[in-house]
Amino acid sequence: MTTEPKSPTARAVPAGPSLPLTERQEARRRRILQATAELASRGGFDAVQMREVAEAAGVALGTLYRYFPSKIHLLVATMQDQLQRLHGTLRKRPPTDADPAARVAQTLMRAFRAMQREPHLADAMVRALTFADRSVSSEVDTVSRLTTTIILDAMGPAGPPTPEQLSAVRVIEHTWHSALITWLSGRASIAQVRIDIETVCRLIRLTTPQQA
Amino acid sequence: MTTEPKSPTARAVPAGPSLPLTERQEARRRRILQATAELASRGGFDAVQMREVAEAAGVALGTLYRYFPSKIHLLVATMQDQLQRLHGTLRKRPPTDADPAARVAQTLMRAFRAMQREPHLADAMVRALTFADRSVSSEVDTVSRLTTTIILDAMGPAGPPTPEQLSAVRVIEHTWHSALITWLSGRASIAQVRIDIETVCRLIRLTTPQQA
DNA sequence: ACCCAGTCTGAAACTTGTTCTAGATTAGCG
DNA sequence: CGCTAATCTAGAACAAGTTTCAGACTGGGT
Repeated sequence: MTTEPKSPTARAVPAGPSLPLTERQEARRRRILQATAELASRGGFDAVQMREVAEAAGVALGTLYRYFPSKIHLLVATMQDQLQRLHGTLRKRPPTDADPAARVAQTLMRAFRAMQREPHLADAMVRALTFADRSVSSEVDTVSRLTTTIILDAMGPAGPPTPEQLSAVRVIEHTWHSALITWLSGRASIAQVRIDIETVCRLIRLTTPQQA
Repeated sequence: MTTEPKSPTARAVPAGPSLPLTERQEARRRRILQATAELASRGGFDAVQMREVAEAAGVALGTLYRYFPSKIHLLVATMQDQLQRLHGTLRKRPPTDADPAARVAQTLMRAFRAMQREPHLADAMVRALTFADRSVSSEVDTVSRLTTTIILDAMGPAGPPTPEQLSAVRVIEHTWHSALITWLSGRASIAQVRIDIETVCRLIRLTTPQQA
């Protein structure tokens, strides 16, 4: 049920660059994402109400659902959007430390600071990401791949990462998401999140014994 | 808003052992948790519908809400219940390996196999756990402490764990939760979850250099 | 046995995510 | 330009979590 398109006749507007959206459609999509980010910044997950998003974006409710088939899809797409932005910023000023593990920790802490600037937005995006079920798995996967790319970029210019390194990166991602959640739900302090990130980043050192 | 009790006059039935529930109340609570587990086992998070839980438990909807102020509270309490059960089982047959890291990995894999037996139930509980907001933080914290205890138990009879070890345990918990989610949402295989668990458990070796 | 406060019940109401429908608008095409 | 299919809009309708309320019930103290 959840993995199939709901109707064989009505095709949804795809999120990827598959179908060439018209200019108006591209603009609509962008308005929707912007309205979502604004509402989320104000009041977090609960403040993103589909009717309000539609109204703020100047779009009918049905249209909103055509572009994003659920609130979760919408917020995951928002996260994708924001991550892309972050990735751009990071590219311009990459971390400086000599140690790959430290560079990754530095990068994640930079992302964490970005989240601290908009905690409500972070709340909405992260909650959606972890609450997503199979029907959103491809979109969540895209976000995950983006995150992986960011971490690998921070690790350094090394060629193809070893399977061991990929495992370490996955674990780092797990920790990153989960630590973020404990912070957002008020069960961990900012300091604790930093410690957790630094702790898990030690795993990288375990996988790069050929240190120069 | 979310952190305050809604009314100063009406006190809710507490989850902890604070107020001595009458026998009938204890029985009600148990019926509710059992009905929840059964519905969850059948169809996961979505199949746990408050009206159905109430009916299956032979309790009015309002009563259900008096015992558990939200669906999330209900499912987190269910997780607490199940974890307690697991803890009991683990106590009886502790892991055998000589290496603490391996013992922890073994323990988590045992818990993971339990989840594989009831994937829908696991889905409902884990989704609730990660979706929970501040209004549930104390209950989520209880679950977290229980999990920590289980991991520390597996690490061995060592006395007070060092702060470093506690960090490692927190990171292991993060990985455990997040890996579970990726498995439940179909984005990671069972094998991958095992690898992630084994990878993160190496952190324990980093914190116990005084190996005998 | 009687009474009070707190609890439970049944049912309706409200909120917000989601679906559906009928008609207006738009885009692409001959 | 005029046609056709796809898209968009406004609004109703539906589903499930949550709240509320009036009345019945229970337990403990007198």
